[in-house]
Amino acid sequence: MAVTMKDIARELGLSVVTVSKVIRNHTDIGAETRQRVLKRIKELNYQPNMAARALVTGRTYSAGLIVPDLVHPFFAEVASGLSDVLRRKNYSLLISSSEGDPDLERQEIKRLLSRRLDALMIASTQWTVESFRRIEEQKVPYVLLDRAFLGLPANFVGVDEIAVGRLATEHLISAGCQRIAHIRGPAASTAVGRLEGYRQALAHHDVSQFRGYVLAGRSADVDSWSSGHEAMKKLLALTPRPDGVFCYNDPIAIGVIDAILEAGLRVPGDIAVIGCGNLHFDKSLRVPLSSVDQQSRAIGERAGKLVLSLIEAKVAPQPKSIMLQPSIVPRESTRRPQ
Amino acid sequence: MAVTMKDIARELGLSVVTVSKVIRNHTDIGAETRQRVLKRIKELNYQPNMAARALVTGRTYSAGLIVPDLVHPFFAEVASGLSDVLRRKNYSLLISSSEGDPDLERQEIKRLLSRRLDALMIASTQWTVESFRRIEEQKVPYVLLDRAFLGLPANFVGVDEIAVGRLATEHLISAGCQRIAHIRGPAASTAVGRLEGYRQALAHHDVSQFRGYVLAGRSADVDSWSSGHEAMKKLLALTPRPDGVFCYNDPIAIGVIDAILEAGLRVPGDIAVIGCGNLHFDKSLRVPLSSVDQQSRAIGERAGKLVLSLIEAKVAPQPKSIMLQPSIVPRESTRRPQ
DNA sequence: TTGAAAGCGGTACCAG
DNA sequence: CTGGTACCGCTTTCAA
Repeated sequence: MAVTMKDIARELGLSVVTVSKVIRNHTDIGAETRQRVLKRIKELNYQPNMAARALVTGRTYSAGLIVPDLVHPFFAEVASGLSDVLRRKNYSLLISSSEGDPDLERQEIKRLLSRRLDALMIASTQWTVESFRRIEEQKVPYVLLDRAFLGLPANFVGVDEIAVGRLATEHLISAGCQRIAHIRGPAASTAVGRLEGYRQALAHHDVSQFRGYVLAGRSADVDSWSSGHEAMKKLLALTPRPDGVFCYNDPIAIGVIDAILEAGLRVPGDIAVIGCGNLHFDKSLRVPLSSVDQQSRAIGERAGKLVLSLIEAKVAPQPKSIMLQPSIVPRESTRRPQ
Repeated sequence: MAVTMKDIARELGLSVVTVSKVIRNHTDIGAETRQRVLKRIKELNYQPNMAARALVTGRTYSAGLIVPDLVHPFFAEVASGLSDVLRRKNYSLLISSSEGDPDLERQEIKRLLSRRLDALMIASTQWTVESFRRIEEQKVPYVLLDRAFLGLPANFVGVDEIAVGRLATEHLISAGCQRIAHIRGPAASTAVGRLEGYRQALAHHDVSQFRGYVLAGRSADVDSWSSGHEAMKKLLALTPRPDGVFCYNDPIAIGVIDAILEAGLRVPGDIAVIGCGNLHFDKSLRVPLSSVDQQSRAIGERAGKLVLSLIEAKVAPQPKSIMLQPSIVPRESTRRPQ
């Protein structure tokens, strides 16, 4: 159907090999022949068949990305940064969503592996490392994004989650909060790290910890708003009531703020709130939301560069862990009189 | 490197053909042989090489999506709906971003074509239809998303843009607005349609049109906020001042609202604002934002189904245009005393 | 029910 | 400089 090298070779009275060499810029081709071939290629708008090339070279020039949720701005930005870096090196990106479902994720890994991608990047929702072993068996380089696994020496790019928790909590402390609650995320390394940072900060600054002050958001990637909303209603029923809340992410924080306002209390007057993610619209919310910036785009970019280097490397290098440093973006929701 | 059919065949003393047939569930295989093969496949965790299969069948079981901006929630949701539909049929999705740049978009189309994808979906930022001619030459089915081209009889899935403009404007009219401005988007069919709907509604309801009341947002996909913010400052300088603004999208509307509030005016008290896109956080904004819902996810799903049917069809069917109907989601930003 | 041969569209290697 | 030959991993066709 489409034009092939064979067509061009025949028309020009050359061999396929010669055409192939012109395409790949081999030096051992006569100047005139090269021009003739190039000319015909333009005219016919010939495009080499990547599937065929991949079959013999073993390289597909494409990479895979699996995320729990494409609509989540964090992952969208990671994907965007990644796509940007890969495009420049002529790589294509296959993206698939696991919908936060470990089984689906395993399926997607299988699917992508059977496409013989040059590399895989996964923001995993798994509990076990079994899937990753399988990837290793196939000798496909892979990079874990955002969520790390203890005891799995794999390439990783993400933000320093303990620092996230610490920064957020210290920010609340320095805003004068004394009773700081935390609505944590699901049992992934991100949530664990942020919780740990929260605890460290409280301990380090001698801030009391109250019973019931750490709640689990029902779900983190989907429907976070109602998760935060519900959790905050529980927190409001506690005695003493918190005067600061550190939320696992911004959508949760929005739900939290809405719950506080519905209860007739003020943000930050009665309760200060900080989220995580620094979403674009944070500054335009009912109460502009203080947040921890996770460098989403940078994560994608670094992951892209790492993956490219892994593909180039002939032998698998020592797994590398890239931790980006988060930063606080203070806004109205934590602006309290000192 | 990876396990191949040949390996399995050799180990089992069978031919590659037999193994291949088992994998594709051919009926003409002995029950016992089938079991043996299946067993070994599981044990070795064999995955067929899709590139090789594609080379002979001509079908890659993958589709491409090109959008101007992955981070834009509209496109993220389209991608998500699409990905969902395609996954169920064992298709993979290659996503690439054109960054709103027509040249980059053309490049991406070339790149994806050379991967021999089974279908392409494009939310285009082009001015000309040249690229699409090229796709047609290669006989790859394609679907235009969101943005249509006059005089290009291509498959299309999007929302009825004239209805979007009409609904939004009529909503402002019924909220009591008399001087309605419009901040339009870039020169794509979406913006043209919404503007047309806006004009139709004003004319139909005998609402006056003022000079300078239609402004172009500087850019629509990137940095919309500041675009809306700037445009609104210009509108505020006009006499008479608008009492209602219909914005091309929600981020613009957020910038608009911020500009109004900064000027010491109230929303909706002095000026009502409606956006377009119905983003998740609209209800949690400083002023909860009324918006037109574009059915982003449904667009992705319908496009996915359409594309699957195009792939199945042996002969290219008559191009089909699927127009989804938008709906108003009223919130605080247009709640005015009648 | 099974398999030998041919070929999909390229690339690698080596001879001329 | 140019090209014949083999082969990448799989499917298709057809004969045994």
